[in-house]
Amino acid sequence: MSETSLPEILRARGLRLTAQRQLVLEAVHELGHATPEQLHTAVREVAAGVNITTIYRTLELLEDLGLVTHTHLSHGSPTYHPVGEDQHAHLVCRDCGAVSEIEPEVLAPLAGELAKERGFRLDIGHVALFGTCGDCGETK
Amino acid sequence: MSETSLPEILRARGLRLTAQRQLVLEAVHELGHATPEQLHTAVREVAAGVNITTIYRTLELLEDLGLVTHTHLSHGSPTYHPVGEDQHAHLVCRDCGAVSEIEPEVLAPLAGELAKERGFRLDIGHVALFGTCGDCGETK
DNA sequence: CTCGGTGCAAATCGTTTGCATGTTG
DNA sequence: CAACATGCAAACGATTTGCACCGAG
Repeated sequence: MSETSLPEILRARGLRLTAQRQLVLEAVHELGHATPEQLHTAVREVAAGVNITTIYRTLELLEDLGLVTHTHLSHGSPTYHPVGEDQHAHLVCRDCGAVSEIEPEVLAPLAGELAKERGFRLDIGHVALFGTCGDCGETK
Repeated sequence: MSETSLPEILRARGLRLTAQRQLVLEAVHELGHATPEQLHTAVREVAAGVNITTIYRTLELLEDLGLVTHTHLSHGSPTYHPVGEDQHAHLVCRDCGAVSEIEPEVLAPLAGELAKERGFRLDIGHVALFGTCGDCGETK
């Protein structure tokens, strides 16, 4: 369902289908949001010899092909997730680090206003909002 | 006006006032949003010997004191800016990299909804929204 | 058979840490 | 004078690059 046929997309560009590319794409689908390192670990469980370098290069390729995207959730490494499926934005708690998702509808009015007033097309899938989550907020 | 008296805040905590701390704080005010590296360059123009390590340590301190904050605008290094003054969020164009500011009012309704539905207190000053700016959007 | 893809090692970039010396209060 | 701050060098984690070998088409 979510498979937009990697082999075909690759062939269309004269690129080659390799086990690594399939495995990385699968891992991105399985893990939801994952850092390159996490993807590396996941892929290794199936194919032990895969190098982290290949993960990076493949992610760049897949992003270029429009199959995955990445978001920066606060600090550290970016996280990758599949394109197309459930568009969603992220809510990141600065205290406990928890990440939750919010539905795109919540951002729709904001996106509309930015488009109208600024001509800015908001990329909802990449939105990360920082703040304090309910749990951490109560304590204080 | 924006000077909330660094010397006093430091003294209140038993910390010391040094030339470096004053210079870094001034640089943050001057540059608006700036990366540690940019701040280092700016400070160096006045005091050549200041080490990048000191920039990092000082930024951490100033942030702890509530005088500055940082935001992650897409990739790479965080950018620091003064606290207190104009609270603002950022709009980052993924194509040309341009960063513009938006007034907090635009985010107020969203912040309100998140607070009500999730108990999530949005930190407006840290918001970075990614998308395509007007100029880049036209072309496509 | 050819060219793109991969693995490996080394280079790079941003940031952090340990330690000896310098400076503020 | 004592505690704190700084500079310097080395350690680090994440990502990138160069190059020789391997495998898909």
